[in-house]
Amino acid sequence: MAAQPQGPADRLVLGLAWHGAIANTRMRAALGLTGLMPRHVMTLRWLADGPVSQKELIERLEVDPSVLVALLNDLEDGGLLQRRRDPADRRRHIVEITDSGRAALDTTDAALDELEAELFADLTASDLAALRRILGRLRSSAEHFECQEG
Amino acid sequence: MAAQPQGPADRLVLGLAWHGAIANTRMRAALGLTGLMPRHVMTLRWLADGPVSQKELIERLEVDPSVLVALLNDLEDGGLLQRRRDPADRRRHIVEITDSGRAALDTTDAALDELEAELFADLTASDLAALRRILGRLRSSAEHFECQEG
DNA sequence: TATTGTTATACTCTATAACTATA
DNA sequence: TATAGTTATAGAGTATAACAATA
Repeated sequence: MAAQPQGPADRLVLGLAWHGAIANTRMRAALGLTGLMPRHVMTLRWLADGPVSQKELIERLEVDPSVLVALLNDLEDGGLLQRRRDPADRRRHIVEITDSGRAALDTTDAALDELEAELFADLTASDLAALRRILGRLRSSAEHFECQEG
Repeated sequence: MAAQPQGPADRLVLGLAWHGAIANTRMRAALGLTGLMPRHVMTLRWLADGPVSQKELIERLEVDPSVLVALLNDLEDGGLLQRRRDPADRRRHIVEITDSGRAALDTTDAALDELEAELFADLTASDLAALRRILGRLRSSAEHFECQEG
């Protein structure tokens, strides 16, 4: 084999970071018109199931508390979610998606569908299934921290 | 199926960005002792084959010229590469990896081997092969821009 | 005293634009 | 006039730490 190392591709962890960064950039562009960023979308997706506390969102999104506050402020200002005090523990804020928030999620889903169609244009259906399965089996940092704590 | 959407996993492009960001963070930690960042490593990897101009590195790494200058300054200060003028066109800088640079690449390779072993601990050999193949077939932004230009 | 959330601040990374030197 | 590279500056994104309110 002639020397043809280079690029990120032959080093899996570099390739993953590389294409992840591209995916992120492309999402920002695709979501541009909605005024939302990928993390706003992820936040709304976590809320789609039902109300959760900010503490819980911090763990799920793995962001700094101050970052979450900024994200929620954006979304609440846009009317996409509501914060209310938890009567059982008034320190807690319970965060709940609104109808506008669900509508926004529909819009972003459509935009992401288009983006995925383009980004994954050269992949077969079984490639997509494999990628989904493999990503699901990657160690996330949350899991890693659990190991350290346990 | 009960509602269990949430997280990044069920939206492929979000999952890719998510795990890519984790890979990047973990690489920074793994490379911490070497003082290099993932992009330094990628730069050295592109140089491993032979000397290239800065212009060429800008295209391969898809970074802003000013970003590349900073990267190369770091690496040159550490003695990991050398810049010299191209006699044929004195505007050009030819960038060449040094022996120290190759040694640093060996060190980082070992660190990344360890990281990959941990990050991909739950993947089989065929999973790894599939991931490598799939990443190679993803549309990169460079390819995308070529389409727009052509 | 510990926890939830917020604010203020500083730091890093990146992007923009102006500049030098060659062609 | 255009190109390769550099520098300086401003902006966004993130992390740190101090703060207020509950428990």
